[in-house]
Amino acid sequence: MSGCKAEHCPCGAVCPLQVALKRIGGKWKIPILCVLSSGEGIRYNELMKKVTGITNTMLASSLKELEKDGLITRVQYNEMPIRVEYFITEKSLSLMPAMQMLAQWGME
Amino acid sequence: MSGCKAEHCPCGAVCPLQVALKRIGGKWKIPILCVLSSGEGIRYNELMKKVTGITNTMLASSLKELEKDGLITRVQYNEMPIRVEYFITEKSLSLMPAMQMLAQWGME
DNA sequence: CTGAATCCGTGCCGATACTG
DNA sequence: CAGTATCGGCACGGATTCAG
Repeated sequence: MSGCKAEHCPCGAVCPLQVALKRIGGKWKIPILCVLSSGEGIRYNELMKKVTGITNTMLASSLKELEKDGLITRVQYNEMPIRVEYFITEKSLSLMPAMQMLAQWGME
Repeated sequence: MSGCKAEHCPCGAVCPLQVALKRIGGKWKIPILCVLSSGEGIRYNELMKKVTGITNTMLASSLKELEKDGLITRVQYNEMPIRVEYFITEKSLSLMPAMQMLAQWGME
């Protein structure tokens, strides 16, 4: 921890803390991961309902970034009408202990 | 975790994860806490140097919020010229394990 | 149903100047 | 030395509309 400066430490390496917080940062990513943390596949409009207050724009862009970072998986079933389900990944699940500790800390 | 929605869960309670991330959110709070995590008192202009890239405005406002949230302590020595030192608190130190885990996760 | 595209307001953050 | 005050840019996020 010591010596950590902004995104880059004086040694020139990227601070892993900042890297982590960038991946799950923003207003909606954690709420989305929380909803998916049950492990079940959840559809787009289900997420719209369960992540209270989120808009189309933010849900779509958040899902895209989360998938790009390997934190969720998108599965498309080519039925008619088209159906898509999102799943949480192992990488996200391995983050949960840290989130639990943070939440614990948030409760004082 | 499950059922967490934005800042408020459907049960009406505030999500402790969001509470935690709000306290240490923003661009500079974690870097500041990292520098202070050694436990030594550090002066204002020392922080300016050690937290690379931070401006007067952001350092002052970040310190004020961190103190308000009980994450740092401000100690003023009424010498001439005036001297101020900032210290990390127990509350911040209790956050470090979670930060360590997050950093670990950030390194994959 | 699952998004993409566009426009736009707000708030974070940076730069600069000033104060006790 | 240790901050405030003020202004402004820009990215994040919100609302609406459109598309496959």
